[in-house]
Amino acid sequence: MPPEDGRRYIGFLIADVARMMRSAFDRRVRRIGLTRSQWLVLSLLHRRPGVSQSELAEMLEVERATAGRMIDRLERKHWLVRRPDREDRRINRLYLTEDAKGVQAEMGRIAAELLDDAMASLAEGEREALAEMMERMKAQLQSMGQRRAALAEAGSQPGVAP
Amino acid sequence: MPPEDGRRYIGFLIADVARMMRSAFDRRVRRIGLTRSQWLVLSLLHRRPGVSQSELAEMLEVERATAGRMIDRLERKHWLVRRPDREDRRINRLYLTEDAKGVQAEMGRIAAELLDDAMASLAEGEREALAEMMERMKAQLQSMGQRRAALAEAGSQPGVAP
DNA sequence: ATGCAATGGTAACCTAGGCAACGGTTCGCT
DNA sequence: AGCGAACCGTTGCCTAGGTTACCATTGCAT
Repeated sequence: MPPEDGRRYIGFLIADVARMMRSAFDRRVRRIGLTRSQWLVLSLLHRRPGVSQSELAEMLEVERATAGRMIDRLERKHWLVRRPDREDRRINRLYLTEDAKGVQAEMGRIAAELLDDAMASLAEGEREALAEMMERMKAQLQSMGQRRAALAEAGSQPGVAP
Repeated sequence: MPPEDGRRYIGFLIADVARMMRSAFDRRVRRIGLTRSQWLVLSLLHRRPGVSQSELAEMLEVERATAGRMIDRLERKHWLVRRPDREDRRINRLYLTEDAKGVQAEMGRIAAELLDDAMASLAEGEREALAEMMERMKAQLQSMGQRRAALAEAGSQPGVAP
């Protein structure tokens, strides 16, 4: 195998594993009436209650308009509420309802079970090593993204004209 | 960190890394006029020329209808051709055009470069260990999927009714 | 204080994917 | 031979996300 293909091979593997975990999870949570974007929102809001719509959009990597519509749907289902910020009237802050907290707990159980199954063939030490390597890759990818953003910023700076 | 959260944490890590790689790749290939579903098709067809539309749909995990429309668009761009199978007139077999092969080669270069960057902080031995662990996880996930499919099959068998 | 750019959220339009139904073709069974 | 099941690809309908333009609100600079 030529070295270039070796690197691409790892790329495919990571993508495949992530995709398979995601679709297995999708299938399992569908039984409790959740779609992918919905459980993403619920999971995020559980970790960060009170985020604004824009913050949520950014963290989920979707457009603000898209996030707004996702929130509409979840609010209609009474799984979250919009509450106006006290100091800035432009901002809606988002909170899970009690209903959603139950659903969220069930999701957590399903996720843990799925990961246990998926990592059944990894020893404890291997899991730690895997997590540690993935952390390094994530940090690296983050720094790449930031560098790119910084360059874009700088690139638009010198030109003074609109 | 409670053990259940530890497992979920790895899940998030894998998902994050895969997502970040995917979006970084999206951003880079967009310059050569490719969207995600398009480069997925091109990449697949490069490895497996002559697949049928249904096979492609299954490998990409989309519906046959969706695959058909993706193929329509790529055919209009002259990046692939449908050719009827000689023995089975239901089947269209798919082949990349010369145009597409150039694009595919450029894609490969971009992918290898991106992975090099993303794995910059991993030693050679670590990369191999990572690949090997991901292979085991993928195999495990595959067997889980198959078992599920087999059970569904068996479950629908006993019933004789329509 | 007062323009004025930046920010938060929304509405309108377009594209893309899932789902269900359909016509055409092949295969298996009798 | 022929009849029904299974399979391949397409079409129409619905939902969801991206893009753009817009309004309201805020913060800043003068």
